[in-house]
Amino acid sequence: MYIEELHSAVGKTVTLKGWVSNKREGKGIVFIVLRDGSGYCQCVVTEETAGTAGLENAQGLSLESSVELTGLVIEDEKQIGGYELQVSGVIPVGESENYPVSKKEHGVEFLMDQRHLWLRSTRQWAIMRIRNRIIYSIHQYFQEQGFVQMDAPIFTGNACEGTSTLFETDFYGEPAYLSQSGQLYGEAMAMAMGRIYTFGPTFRAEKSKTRRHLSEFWMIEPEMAFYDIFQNMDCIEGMLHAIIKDVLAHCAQELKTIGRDISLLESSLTSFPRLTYDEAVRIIKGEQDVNGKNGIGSLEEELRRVQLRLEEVNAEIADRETKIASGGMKKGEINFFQTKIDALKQEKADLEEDSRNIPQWIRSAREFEYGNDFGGSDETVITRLFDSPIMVYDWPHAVKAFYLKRNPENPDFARGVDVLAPEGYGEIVGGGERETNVELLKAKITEHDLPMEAFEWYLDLRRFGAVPHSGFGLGLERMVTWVCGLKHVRESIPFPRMYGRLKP
RNA sequence: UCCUUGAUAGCUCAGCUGGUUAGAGCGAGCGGCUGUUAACCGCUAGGUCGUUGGUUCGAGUCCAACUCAGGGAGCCA
Repeated sequence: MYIEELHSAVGKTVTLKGWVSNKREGKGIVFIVLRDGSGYCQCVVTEETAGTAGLENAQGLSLESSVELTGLVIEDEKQIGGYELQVSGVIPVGESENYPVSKKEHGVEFLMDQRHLWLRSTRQWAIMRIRNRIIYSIHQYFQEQGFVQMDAPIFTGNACEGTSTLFETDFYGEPAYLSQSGQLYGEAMAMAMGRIYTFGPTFRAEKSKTRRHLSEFWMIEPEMAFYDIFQNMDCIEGMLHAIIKDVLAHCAQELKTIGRDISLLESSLTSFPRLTYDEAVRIIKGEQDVNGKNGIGSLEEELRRVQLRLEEVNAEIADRETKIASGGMKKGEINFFQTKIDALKQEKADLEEDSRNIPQWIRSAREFEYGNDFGGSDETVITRLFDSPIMVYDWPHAVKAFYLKRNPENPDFARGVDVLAPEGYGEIVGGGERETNVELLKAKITEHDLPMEAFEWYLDLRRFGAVPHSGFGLGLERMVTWVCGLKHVRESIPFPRMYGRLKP
């Protein structure tokens, strides 16, 4: 029996198999919070119901040891999950001595070193379940519409965009690169199957140390024959709506566990504002307001809010420290105060980080030069003004990839589209309509200084029955990060690979 | 690559302008108490202050270099 099935077993005696996620002990009574992967359940062991041997076995259980518990299921609204097990039998399975991940706060580095164990904690459990739901939802969305899933190669001989740094490997004595995108192969397959999507790992050797970069991440790259950029945007919006709806419908408990404010997801179920690059630039530079809000103005407001809060936090820390130092407190009270102080110090560190970064962002938004690509701070400025993702399209063709189609009415612009998530999360999707003209493509390949012979097969797609087609790439981890409201992508994937992090 | 912040007990942190034997909470071990929700109370153990060099009568504290880590820029999903 799994914990998530307990609703059908009230009043019955069942056996749960899992791990001790928490334990509290009293005289003649032991409370075990058992987790089995499907959920959490408090199990109560007393001498009366479990006998002397059962109670002793329960007392001997340590944090994260494994156990089989048999008992009567009762309903109890106060408990996590809503049920409780009154245990009659305790069979210890595997010991666990000095489990390193405690219930107290830990630092990032320590938790990352313990990632194999950290995954067992409640918050990580919830995030991984939401990630799973998002993956399922993506497959369902495309499969139901008749898209064919395809696998693009991981070893590639050519750089797709040529700009990002690649991981080089030795392929039987020849240099090969780990794929940074399956798109070009996706285009070939779309000419065979009509509409396809890839779902696989991609690799970028960027030495980025920011909250939104990984060296290895999973990307979903649909490619559709006979779709223009506007149909492409419809497809992106449909997919994102499907994901959000599914997560809201199936992951209520998980969202609650991680404390996600779902109103920000619900507001994303409307159609996304579609802005041209020109409009977006005006908003970033503060020349155009959105619903009465100014991009730079709201950031300045945020900075003031941060500084105000910083003063409050400093005052509260000082106040609590003075109270502890003045004596006369019970140990429990000091403990409580100390915990509060620890939390406040963490908040203080974050606020100080913000107060260093925000002025930089304001300056960079003010000094934004028309014609450039958006940076992380520009995305922050603009997305804070909307309560749903936004789509920015028609980019200056000079700053975008070689394969993007030019706007037929204004060749200075390329038919690319970026989807920026709200709350400062930034780019989660990049895509566009593809160039179909062989000569324009060749010119771009030369201009980007890419090896022409490596792209001959790709040019064949234009020589033999070229059709208008479009596609996009969704970064799975960035999607998970936004949906869960995480501070960093590293929590969105089981074992993150990033600059400086290869283990465990 | 650049800017910025940091490294003190198993974990999270304090240690002011250099000064005798480096502190707290959690965790661990032992004892007590309790249908408990990060329970509580008492006791015990636990440290080459990231590394190397320098300044000084004296360095956890000041200086330099290096290593590692957090955040940001660039680049990107």
